[in-house]
Amino acid sequence: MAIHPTDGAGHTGRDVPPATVARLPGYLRALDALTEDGVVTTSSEELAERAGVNPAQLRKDLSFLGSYGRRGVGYEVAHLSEQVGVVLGLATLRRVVIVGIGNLGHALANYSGFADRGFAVVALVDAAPAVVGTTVAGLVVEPLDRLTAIVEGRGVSIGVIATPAAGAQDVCDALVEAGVVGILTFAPRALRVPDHVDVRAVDVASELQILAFHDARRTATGA
Amino acid sequence: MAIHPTDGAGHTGRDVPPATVARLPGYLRALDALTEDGVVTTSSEELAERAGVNPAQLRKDLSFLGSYGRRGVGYEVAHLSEQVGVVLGLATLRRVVIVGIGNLGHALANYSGFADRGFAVVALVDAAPAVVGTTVAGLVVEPLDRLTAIVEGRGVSIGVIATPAAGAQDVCDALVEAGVVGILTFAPRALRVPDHVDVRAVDVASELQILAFHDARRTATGA
DNA sequence: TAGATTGTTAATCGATTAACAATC
DNA sequence: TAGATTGTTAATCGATTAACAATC
Repeated sequence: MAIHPTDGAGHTGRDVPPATVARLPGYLRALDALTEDGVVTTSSEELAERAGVNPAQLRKDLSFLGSYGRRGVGYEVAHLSEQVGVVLGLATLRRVVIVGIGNLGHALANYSGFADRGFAVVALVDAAPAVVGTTVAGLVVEPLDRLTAIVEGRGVSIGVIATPAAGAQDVCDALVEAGVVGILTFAPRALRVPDHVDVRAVDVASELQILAFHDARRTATGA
Repeated sequence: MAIHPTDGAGHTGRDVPPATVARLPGYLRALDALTEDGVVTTSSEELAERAGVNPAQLRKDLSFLGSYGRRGVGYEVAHLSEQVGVVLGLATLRRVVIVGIGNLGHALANYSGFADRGFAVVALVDAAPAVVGTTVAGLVVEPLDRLTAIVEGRGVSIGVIATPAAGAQDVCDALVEAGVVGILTFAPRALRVPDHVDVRAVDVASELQILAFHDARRTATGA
């Protein structure tokens, strides 16, 4: 039996290349900025400029989603924005749990960027008894041993790991076991997950080291 | 006149592919973890497993840096770690300014991952009068109009932008103008910089949207 | 010498870019 | 019709992976 993806107006969803998917949020931001500026219709040149990419790449990326422009005219900002949102699945509310309520966990819990984009932080979890029971961003921090019950009971599909490296793999395993399908980790270490789970890793120290590399080259070559 | 890079034991530095550079910090972390576990010699298989990459890829990456293994034996952890550190230019202390001391800026200022890797946060800067003058992580927050003087006067080479999207490009321009060569931004928008400046962008909302995409596919295809 | 594992080559794969025919 | 701009094709480029000769 062949699988029939839920196929709307565009030929949405089927094999969009990873590199394209990674750029879609940037296009969405650029479209939002255009909307705020009152721009109704845009071109691949203008939109690409705003998103910081090549116009050819933008058109190619959008072509994977469907045909949402008009030749000789351009793209209608509101319509394209909606379509990109559909592809990213932003119509559905996704419930998020944040594990590790240190400095970073605090900042994340208070970050408005979640709610703005259809993500609801439904629980905060920490291992330290001193932190459990405190209120952060309007939520009471819960103990680590409740993690499984929280994920299963509240329909959490995405877990954010903001713990030290040492505990991260255990937290990850617990999240996966409980049924989370996406993980965003800030812990500085590689995480092992089954194929069906998606991991995105943000590592500030690594980013700085990459910058340091280029700085060092510059110095060494005397630029 | 041909340019001669400062060339040490290995043929370090010249044209290391960007994709390889981006993985080096992960190798360094994996090597540190091995050191902590008391492992003296490792193989491409073991190290790759720890770093979450393919062994062939690891060997290829390392081959761009030089020849730091022994056939039939493997890699000496301490030596390889040192060499990767050299390539990343971690021997040199790099001075960092953080602009935007909100929740995230706070967390970054208190993040120990900077100092651990040879980065010194030498100044915190914010636009809001209410924040200026307060002490965060042992540093007094300074006003935005001092940014240029700070960068020039204290030898800052890397700027971290943790402001809202609206102010980010202006801050970026000021940093570049003052002589910063690397920028790490957390602001959700594309930044325009001259070619000689390196930008790394971390965007939590984008990461979540990418996770949402995969979650949506999974749901749509009935997995 | 036999066994192990690197460093490198060659093959594959995916991503980017330029060019242009289709079409508004 | 003339001008503009998309969507797509084809060419280029870079990254990944497998395989293996070199060598410890």
